[in-house]
Amino acid sequence: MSEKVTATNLRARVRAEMTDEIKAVARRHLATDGANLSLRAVARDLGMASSAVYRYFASRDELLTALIIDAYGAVGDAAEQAAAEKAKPLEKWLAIGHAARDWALANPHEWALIYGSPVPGYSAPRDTVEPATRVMLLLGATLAEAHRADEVAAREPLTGRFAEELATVASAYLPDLGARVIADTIAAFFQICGAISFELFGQLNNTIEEDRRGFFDYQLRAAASLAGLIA
Amino acid sequence: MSEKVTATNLRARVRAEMTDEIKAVARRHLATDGANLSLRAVARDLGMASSAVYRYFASRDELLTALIIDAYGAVGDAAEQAAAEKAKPLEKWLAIGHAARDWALANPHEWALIYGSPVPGYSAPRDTVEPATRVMLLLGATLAEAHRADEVAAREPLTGRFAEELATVASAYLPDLGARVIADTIAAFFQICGAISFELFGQLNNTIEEDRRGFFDYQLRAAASLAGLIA
DNA sequence: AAGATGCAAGAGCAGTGCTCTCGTTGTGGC
DNA sequence: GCCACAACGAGAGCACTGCTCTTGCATCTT
Repeated sequence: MSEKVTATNLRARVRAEMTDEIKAVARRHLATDGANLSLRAVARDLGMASSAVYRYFASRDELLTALIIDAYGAVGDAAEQAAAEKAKPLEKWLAIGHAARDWALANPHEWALIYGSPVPGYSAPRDTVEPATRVMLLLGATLAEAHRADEVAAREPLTGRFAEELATVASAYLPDLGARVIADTIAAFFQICGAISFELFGQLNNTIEEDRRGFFDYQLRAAASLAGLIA
Repeated sequence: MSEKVTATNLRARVRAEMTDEIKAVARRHLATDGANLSLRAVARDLGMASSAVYRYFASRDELLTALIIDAYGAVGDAAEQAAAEKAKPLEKWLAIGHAARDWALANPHEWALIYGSPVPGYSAPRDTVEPATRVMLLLGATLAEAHRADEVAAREPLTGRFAEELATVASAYLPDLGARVIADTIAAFFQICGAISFELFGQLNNTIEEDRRGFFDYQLRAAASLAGLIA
């Protein structure tokens, strides 16, 4: 209670700093060792005993979870800022995609952490599901914006059981728009992230070496036209 | 030399059997522990010393590589057989996609092993690049087949530096067809595998629960129409 | 001032990948 | 048939891991 009013609140501050420092070093290790970074190694880098780290993170998985959440936030921020700089829906769409790809190329291991195969022990705590959807929500928002501005090509309605499931989701989030927006958003998100991951994981080696950005742009526009965004 | 003619050749045979048995147990462990399976644990399951396993696989990574190659072979076989049962290009296309998804759902950890983020130590030895491309080649073959049968919608030609890079690849593999087939094949492969991975890794939770197959089919047809395959 | 609480360090446990050595056993050449 | 050789299995051992527990110290609360 009264802690909050305490002038210094030193303990809480140094704790926050320490936490950040651990995460920073862990992120550095992530870049070299990938997801199997060693908690003891980051403790060594920090000049502290490995047991001391457990005062800040209950387990190695919890440390990774913190890094995952931060990573989701970073891509989300990058994409959000890129979208904010554009006016037209298609421009936003392209900006979001390229921002995500640029971030992934700059932070490949962090991308692998969040969009690669889940860690074997696995958990995906509740804290991660909300930040995980930010990029997809951005895509959905621009698509919805285009719909409201009548900048979307006419399409035949969805059919099938999955369309009904999506309709219930749509009625909760976008009551004025239909299941199609949801379907196209998800599909486009899958396609875009898939394209980034495969490029990052080397599936493009010996095929496209120079203009990978151009090829990604091609796929991005394909996803856009698939979603009905007029070029 | 004369080994081959030897009647028994016992040693070579038990070696092959032992190798298969190790892989089988390792595959079982893969299903529970994921990519960080313990070599010692599989050795225990086999009732042998962990050091003995090193007579068959030089390292844990080499064991994983063997499993990866087998997994690529298994998806490739499934997709190939599914395609062979169909006549029309679009039917083959859909069959390949669903076969890959079905296999992934049946063997999630193996799918994660081959199409998830690469293991941190990473290597991707040369042995893996050829089997890795089988499914993509199947898609490309059906698309090429459709092109030759004039069952493909007209498209405006590709532009950009990446198109030139793809053109040189095309001239080596498909001299009668252009860069577009390659581009669409790769893009579709990325999209399909991305859709499978994201569904597998739980990104569809709380959105589509029942008719995921239907949603995948939707995406599969979207990829087909993107590639110009007439419905 | 005294007690409660947060924190760092060290020892220790069980487990890991991998190496080395040492007997044993199947194999091909003589 | 014998013998040298290579393949093989087992065990000990090294350096490392995640994690727990105990002990002493600094800090904050009352």
